[in-house]
Amino acid sequence: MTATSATTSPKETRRRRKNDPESVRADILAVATREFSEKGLSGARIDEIAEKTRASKRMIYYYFSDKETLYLHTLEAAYQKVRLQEAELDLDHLAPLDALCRLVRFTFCHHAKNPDFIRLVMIENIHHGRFLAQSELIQSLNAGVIDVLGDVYLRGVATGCFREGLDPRELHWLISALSFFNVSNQHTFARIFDWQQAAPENQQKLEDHVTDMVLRYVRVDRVAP
Amino acid sequence: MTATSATTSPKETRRRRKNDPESVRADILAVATREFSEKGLSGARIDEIAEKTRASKRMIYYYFSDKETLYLHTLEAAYQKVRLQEAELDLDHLAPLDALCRLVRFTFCHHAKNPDFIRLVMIENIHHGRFLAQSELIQSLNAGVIDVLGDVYLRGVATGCFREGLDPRELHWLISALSFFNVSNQHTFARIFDWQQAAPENQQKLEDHVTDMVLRYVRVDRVAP
DNA sequence: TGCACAATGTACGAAATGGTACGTTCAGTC
DNA sequence: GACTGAACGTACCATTTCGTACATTGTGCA
Repeated sequence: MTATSATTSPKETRRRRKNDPESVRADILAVATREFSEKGLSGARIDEIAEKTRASKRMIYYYFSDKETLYLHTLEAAYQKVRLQEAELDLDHLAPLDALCRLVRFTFCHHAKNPDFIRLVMIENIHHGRFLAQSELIQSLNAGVIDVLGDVYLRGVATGCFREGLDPRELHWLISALSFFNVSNQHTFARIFDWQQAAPENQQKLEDHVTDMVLRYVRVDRVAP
Repeated sequence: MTATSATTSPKETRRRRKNDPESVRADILAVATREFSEKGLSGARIDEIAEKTRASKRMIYYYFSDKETLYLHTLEAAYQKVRLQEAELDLDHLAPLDALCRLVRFTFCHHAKNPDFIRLVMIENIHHGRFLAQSELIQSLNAGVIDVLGDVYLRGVATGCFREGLDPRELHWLISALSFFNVSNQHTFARIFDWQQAAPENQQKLEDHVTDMVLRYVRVDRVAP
C-alpha cells in the first residue's frame, strides 16, 4: 500500500519528485480513518485531521471536497480493506463443518482485530446508513459474502451434517451479530458487569462459545434415544 | 412518570403554580434523549434542544450544568427506564425452559421497541463508556440482571433440561448480542444485503431464530441413536 | 406585606469550526 | 527555457455553538 516511498520502484527513483499526491491522499485517508472512527462524523475535526497529517487543511479539501465526502471515502476504504481480507479465505477445499467453523472464527477474530472498522460501521448506523446508501462501491463489494456462506451451507446440507431450511443471509446475520457485538459493546458491557471482556483468555472463551453456538444452530438435530 | 400534570394530585390542584420545575426538567430530559440518541453527544446541539423544549436554553444549564452532564443524565434515565421494565418480568413461576424462552423474547422485543436506548448505548460505546463509568447509578441498576438469568439457568440445570458448565454472564452476553445487533446494525445490514430487516415478518423470523439459537445452545445434548 | 430565594427570559461573548481566496511551487511539454 | 496545469501553503472569513451575565418574575414563609 505504501508503494510511493521512492526506494525500489523505477518510476519513483527516476522522478525523485517532491510532489507526491498519491501518498498525501493516502496519508489523509489514514488519519481521517483514525479520527472518524474515534470521534464520529460530527466529533472529528477537520483542523485536527489536518494537524495530524503531514499535509495541510487545504489538501483535504483539495482531494476530498468536504468533510462528508472525506468521511464517505474513509468508510469505503474501510469496507474495501475488510472484503479484501475476507477474499483470502479459501473454504472450498474444506469439509462443510470445518469450513463453517473456520468462517466463524475468522469473522470473530477479524472484527476483534479491526475495531476501527467496527466503530465506523457503528457510526454509520448512527447516521442511519445514509452515506453507505450513497456508495455503489460498498454495495457491490458485499454482494459475494452471502454467496460464500451459502455455498458452504448447501454443501453441508448435501452431506447431511447441516439441517435444512436455513437462510444463508440469516446465518450470516447471526455470525455477524455475535462477532460485531463483541467489539462494539465491549466498553459498556465490561463496565456494567465488571468483566475483563477484552482479556485474551476471555476473548478466547467467547470465540469458542460463538463458534459452538453457530455450529449447534446449524447442525442436524440428533435423534432422541 | 408524568405525575406533575396537575389533574388529580391534591398538592398540584391546590397550588396551581406557574413555575413547574419538575415538569421542565422532565421535558428537557425527554427532548435531550431524542436529540442525543439521534445525533450523538457531539452531533446534538444545545440550542436545538432548547428550541424543541418548551423551556429555554438558560434552563438547560440551570438544571444540568453543561452538555456532558445533560448527556449523562440522559443515559442514566434511559438505563433506569429499561431496568424498570425488566423488573416487571416474572420468571420464577415458569419452568426453566419457558422462563428462558420468555426472557429471550422479551429482550429481543424490548430492544426492538426502544431504539433510542440502543442508540444511546452505541453512542456511549463510541465514547469508550467513559460516562457510564462515572455513574454509580447505572452500575448498581444492572447488578441484578445476571442474577435473574443465573437463577433460571441453575433451575434448568437442576431439572436436567439445561446442560452444565455455562456462565450466566456469557449467556446474557449472547442474548444481548443478538437482540442488540438487530437494532444497532439494522441500517447498514439492510442496505448492504438489500433486506427489509425491519419489516414485521422478518422481525418475527429473527425473533424466532434468536430464541431457537439460544435454546439450542443451552439445552442438554440429545443422545445419538 | 415584604423578604429571600428559586425559576425563568434575553441578550451577548468567545472560541471553535467548516470552508475559501489567493498566492506560490513543482513537473512535464514544446 | 518559457508555458501550463497540478499540487500545495497561508491567512482569513462567516457561522455555529457552548456557555454566561444580568435582569425579571414567581413562590413559600415570617
